Amino acid sequence: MFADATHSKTKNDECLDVGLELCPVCGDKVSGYHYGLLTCESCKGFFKRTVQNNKKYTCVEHQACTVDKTQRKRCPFCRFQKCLHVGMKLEAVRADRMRGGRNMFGPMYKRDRALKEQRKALLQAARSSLKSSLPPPPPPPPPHRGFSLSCGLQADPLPQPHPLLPPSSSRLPQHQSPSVLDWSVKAEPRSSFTSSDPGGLRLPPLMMEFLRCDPDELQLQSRITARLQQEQQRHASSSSSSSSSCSLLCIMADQMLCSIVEWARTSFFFKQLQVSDQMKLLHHSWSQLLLLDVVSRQVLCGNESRLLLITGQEVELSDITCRAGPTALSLIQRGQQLVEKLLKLKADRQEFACIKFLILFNPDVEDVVDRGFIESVQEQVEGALLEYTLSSSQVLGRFALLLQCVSELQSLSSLTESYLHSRHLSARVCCNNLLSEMLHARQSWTGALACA
DNA sequence: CTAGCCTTGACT
DNA sequence: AGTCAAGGCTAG
Repeated sequence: MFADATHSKTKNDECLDVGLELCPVCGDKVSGYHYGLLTCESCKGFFKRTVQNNKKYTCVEHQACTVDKTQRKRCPFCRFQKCLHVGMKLEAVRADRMRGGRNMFGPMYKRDRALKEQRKALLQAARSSLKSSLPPPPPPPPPHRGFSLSCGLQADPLPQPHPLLPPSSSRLPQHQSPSVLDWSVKAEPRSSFTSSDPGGLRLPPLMMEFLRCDPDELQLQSRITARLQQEQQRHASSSSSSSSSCSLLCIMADQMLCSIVEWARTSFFFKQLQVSDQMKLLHHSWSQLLLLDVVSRQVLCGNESRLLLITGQEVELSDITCRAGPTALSLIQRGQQLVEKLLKLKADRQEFACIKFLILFNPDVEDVVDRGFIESVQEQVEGALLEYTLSSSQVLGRFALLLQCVSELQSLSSLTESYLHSRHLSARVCCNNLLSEMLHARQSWTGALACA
């Protein structure tokens, strides 16, 4: 089966192996195996200099600086830490500085290549099983022409923050370890394979990176709660009637969207994209990410009969369904089915963190400049998710089932988006915010151009 | 210091 | 002879 793959390696294959891979330290293009694994040329050189010259660095922050292509020069301490963390080998740097030849890692590189080939085949298998199990492909989202995501996607630092983005949000401490990112709404987390887990389940480095990008749930909760209270007060003082629960929900969704944009904007890999590509990706995925946020909260901390909101409040599902129209009702039911499916799979926070990136880095989005990069990020994410699901459950089927859930989420979000759009047009609720901007996308092309 | 390009040499 | 991961060199 794989017999000829090892010998007759075409140039094309090599591009797939090396050219498209991304450095696990900084995300730059990989140039080959260096000191134990595939890395870019610059991290290879950095690692060599550091070890050869026995350099000692110190971090002026909290030893958790972001290390990516644009910021790798900023903190050599954290860069070196990351080199070690992802598995670069000190022993591969030669004490005698002998040039050329081979070292003891040769066989390891060979095994790694074989493993990657195998993984690629597994991915293909999972993809094709997904295709055959889901006959109708998810309908494409309504045609967008652009929107003024400029509120969140301008270059760092934000010159003019979105009026709804609290000023502190861009200055959250970057050094939060996954352990502080607990979903502390409910007492018992379903599962957590943190790196400190003595059980020994290894978390792929990329997954650690994704978890680090996850926003702090508690901070978000208090921020959005405050915003909602503010709105309620505003209504109480300006008119006799209190604000409707619908408009509060819209504000909540709008705030969640802002946090999604903020999450993306500060995330590993995404930062490397041009603003125009960032906008296209977010434009294509916002409703999926929003839905995933609701669904994952429900799966991780929720209660069967109640919908858990970002504010920590719980709403009886029956209260919602009895007021919903037929379309909304079927959407809610499909959402519930998806939650149940994910509960059965015992999807965890690590997997949701991966899935968010999987959704965001969609290489099928039209007219992106950096499609190659987006493709390779998606491949890396799929690889990390596959590795994780294999190590935690030993069943390949679980990975395919997770992908199936993602696919269901995509089609459900597309339907929800259309539904909200029609509601939005007819009722003209919730104006002047990011949510309505997204829904009105086709009309606000001019705003999008402002950030070019 | 950084990072892209160059040279080397054991292994196939 | 070709491959490719070591170390080396050097502009910026």
